[in-house]
Amino acid sequence: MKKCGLKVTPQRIAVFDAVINLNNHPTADNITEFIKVNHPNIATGTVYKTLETLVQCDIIKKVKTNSDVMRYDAITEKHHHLYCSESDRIEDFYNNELSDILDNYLKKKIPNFKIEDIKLQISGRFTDKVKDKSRKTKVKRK
Amino acid sequence: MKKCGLKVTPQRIAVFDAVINLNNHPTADNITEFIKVNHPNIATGTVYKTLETLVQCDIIKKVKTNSDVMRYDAITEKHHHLYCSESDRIEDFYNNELSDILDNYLKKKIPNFKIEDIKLQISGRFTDKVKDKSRKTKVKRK
DNA sequence: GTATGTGCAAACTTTTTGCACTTCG
DNA sequence: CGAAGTGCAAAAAGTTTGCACATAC
Repeated sequence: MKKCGLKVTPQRIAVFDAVINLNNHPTADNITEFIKVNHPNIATGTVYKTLETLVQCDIIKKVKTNSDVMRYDAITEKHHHLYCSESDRIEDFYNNELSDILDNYLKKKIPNFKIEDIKLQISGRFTDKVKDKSRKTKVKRK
Repeated sequence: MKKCGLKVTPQRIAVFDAVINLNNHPTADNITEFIKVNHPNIATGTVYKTLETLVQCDIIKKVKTNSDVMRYDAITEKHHHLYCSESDRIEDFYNNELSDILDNYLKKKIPNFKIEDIKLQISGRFTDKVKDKSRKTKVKRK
């Protein structure tokens, strides 16, 4: 899997593993905390470098948000995101049929642009109760 | 227009004016630079506070990006964004018909979620030449 | 063995904050 | 006049970097 020219180091495994396990689109900080439990001497800088490396190799994805902290996603299958306007919760939304329709439609509609990816950002409020998994994220600043 | 309980100050006018004039979805830094030309003693903190105020009052919008700098948009009509994967260029894409279809379709499709806004993020490469307006943005770091 | 990756701490960028002072209404 | 807004400079948060040391292959 990491035969995209990358050495397989324990740190890279740990970072990848963390992104998979922290399923609410974790921040670099969430990931670092998670790793430090079992691997206390990993450096913050290493986590950032590794995340960037994995993104470059299409092993994980960056998630766009309205805030200034980056978040990551281990799911590389095509999907969209539901953003909560009242918290930092982000859920996945799968609909391949819709993805394909949009793909075909937009390719015809937009001149001067070669489409590589189409994502729906659906903002709103969750009307269910908890589902609040990895929300120990302390919201500092703002 | 600013009768949403806000005092109309020269600084707020300048910030709003800057967001309108810098049409490539400017960063706070772009905005500050632009204002300082005619209004050299505006404080960075004021620009940030004002931007946040205007966003809160729905006078401008934040634009989600894959980077850690926030960008702003003076256009509050419904529209989508084309993101260049090779530069920080972001163009608007209008298609009200499509917006309405998505709206109706998704409202039926997503349980446990009250939709407030739907946006398409279309990533790819522009195949036209320049169109490089406010790209004096020096890309520091990364 | 060597190219590549890591730890660490310092630096840098972006954004926020506190408080005295100013200004809009 | 008084509440709300601003300037300033310091602080905070997030991210990047340089370099000596360590490790995968």
